[in-house]
Amino acid sequence: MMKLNGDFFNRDCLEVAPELVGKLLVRKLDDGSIIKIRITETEAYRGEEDKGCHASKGRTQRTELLYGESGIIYVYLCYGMHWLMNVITGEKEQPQGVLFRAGEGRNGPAKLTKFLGVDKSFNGESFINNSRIWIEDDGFEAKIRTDKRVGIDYAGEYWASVPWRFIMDNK
DNA sequence: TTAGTGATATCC
DNA sequence: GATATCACTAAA
Repeated sequence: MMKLNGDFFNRDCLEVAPELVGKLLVRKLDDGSIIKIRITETEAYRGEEDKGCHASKGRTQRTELLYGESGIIYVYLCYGMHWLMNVITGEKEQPQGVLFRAGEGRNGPAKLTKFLGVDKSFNGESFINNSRIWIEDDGFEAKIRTDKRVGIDYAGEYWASVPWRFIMDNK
């Protein structure tokens, strides 16, 4: 059992995203109880040229975190009621990250954050050396299949069809 | 298939 | 200041 460190996140999101699948997302609640959930689906968002990435429209207050250090949690409110959780990857000044799209038994990115009690107070926190939330590797080896990303039709046909979605496919 | 929801970005 | 947009979900 090993917590993921900064070296894990400080790589290209296309390397980090598939490796996050099968890892354990651990959340320690305020009352001390611990929730562990296996990550079953991620998506990579990579750079300003990726029209699906929030940073594609340039650097703003909201996307500032994407340009920052890897291992940082980026929480985004979608449609006024759903929190989506991402982790920043790669070098500084490179806007890229990985969206946690689903966990075991928790299909749907907003269900995942709701279950874990994640909200905007986690925005800007780190997965590294954090006592509320972190990621563990328990040695589980996930079979991965890739697919095109969903929910970003607005990004155009090309960016909506790149196979940057990583899904656990264990039998 | 559709409504609901609110932060963000963009346009006055 | 206003409005258009949006990495979704639940209910039907």
